[in-house]
Amino acid sequence: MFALIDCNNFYVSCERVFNPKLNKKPVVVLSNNDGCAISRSNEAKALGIPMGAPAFKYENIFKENDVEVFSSNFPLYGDMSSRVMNILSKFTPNIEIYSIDEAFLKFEGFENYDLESYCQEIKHMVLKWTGIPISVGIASTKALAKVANRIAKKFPSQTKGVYLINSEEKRINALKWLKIQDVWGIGFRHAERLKNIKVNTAYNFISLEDGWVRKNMSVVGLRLKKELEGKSVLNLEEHRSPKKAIATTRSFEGTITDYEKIKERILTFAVCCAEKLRAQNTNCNSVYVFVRSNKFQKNKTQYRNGILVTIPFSTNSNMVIGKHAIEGLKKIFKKGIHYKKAGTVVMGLDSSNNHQLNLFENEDPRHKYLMKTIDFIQKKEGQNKIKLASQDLRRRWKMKQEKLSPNYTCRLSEIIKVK
DNA sequence: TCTGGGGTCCTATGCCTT
DNA sequence: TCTGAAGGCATAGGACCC
Repeated sequence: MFALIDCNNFYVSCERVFNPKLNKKPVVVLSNNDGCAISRSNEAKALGIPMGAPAFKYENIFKENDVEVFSSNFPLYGDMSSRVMNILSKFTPNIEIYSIDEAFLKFEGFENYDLESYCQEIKHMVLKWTGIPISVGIASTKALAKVANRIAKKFPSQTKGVYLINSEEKRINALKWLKIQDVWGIGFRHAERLKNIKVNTAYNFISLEDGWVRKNMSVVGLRLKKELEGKSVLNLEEHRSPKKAIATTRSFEGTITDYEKIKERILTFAVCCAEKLRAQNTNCNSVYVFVRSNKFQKNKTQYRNGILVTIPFSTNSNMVIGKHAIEGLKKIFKKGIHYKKAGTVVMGLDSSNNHQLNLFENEDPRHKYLMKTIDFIQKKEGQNKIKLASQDLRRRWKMKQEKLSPNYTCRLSEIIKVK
């Protein structure tokens, strides 16, 4: 059996742990740049604030209803997440950390356990030790555990936050209840197509023919169908495979038309990717650069483009990755466009101790020592103390984070005070 | 004026080699 | 040397997740 543990309104719950006066009030956490709502308390959901609501459009609703609004504080959420995961791992040896607020547990050899009450125990323990409320769905496959979790969350008074699908009747009823757009693995596009052919629930979906699903939704769709039918095909992925790409992308505060300004941003993104590479001891052998205009400004010329630049050797040097990124930018930059977003993605990752050497062209060995020194100084003196000459040396563009809460658990100077 | 960021997997396509 | 078939590989794009 699989259990899916999901933290309720996770980011909001993290804020509430350290600020109990937020309980019972509408609370919203915004994305980077204070752009849109990415976590909402139940009270905020009840006000009709949808997921991804642009903050500027909902400003009035926030004000009129006394909504408590926060900028996202990822160091805090990451730390709270690892505390929760830590507790979960005490209840079964088989755990897959699926995302910052979700984990799959597998119960093998638990035949004599009453899983429902066992999971109630998990729930109480997590709440007691971290202050984070969770919901638990239990079923024979991962996709069905997701369905069960949704029921647990939707009907807290009946389920007490834990729901178990352990009979055909329960499975069928659950699938008949679940709207097609709410099925795990069915996104906006597929949901629209399916609704067009009168497939409105998960139950309608499993009534389709395998061949149709395979043809129109690829093996991914077919796997999902099997899972919902109760045949387990998705296994627990306990050991996360190493990352295949690392990205640094940002939307700008306004729009940028000037090449030099975009170049400076791209260079900074590239350096940021290089730092992330070094932090996890890997190299890359290519860098993808992309730029795009504001997709919401329909009256302006729309343009989006990206290019993959291959680096002839494996590297994690600021200068090398930066140089290749700029080469790519030169090829895709178009004059007269109001750019809104850009980014770099490093790809072709391998361990920096064990990388392929190139017969003709290799990295200047001095870079390795230089990068080590830079990282050392950054760590000691703080980020952004050392920059490449072509990065903007005076001004520092910064993310908009006007409503940031303290890093209660991960910065000593911001630790919570008890009076 | 103001609409996030960071990932994964799958498939189609086109080129190259055998 | 040419030709067609088949497989490998890189790339781009679409779809999904949180």
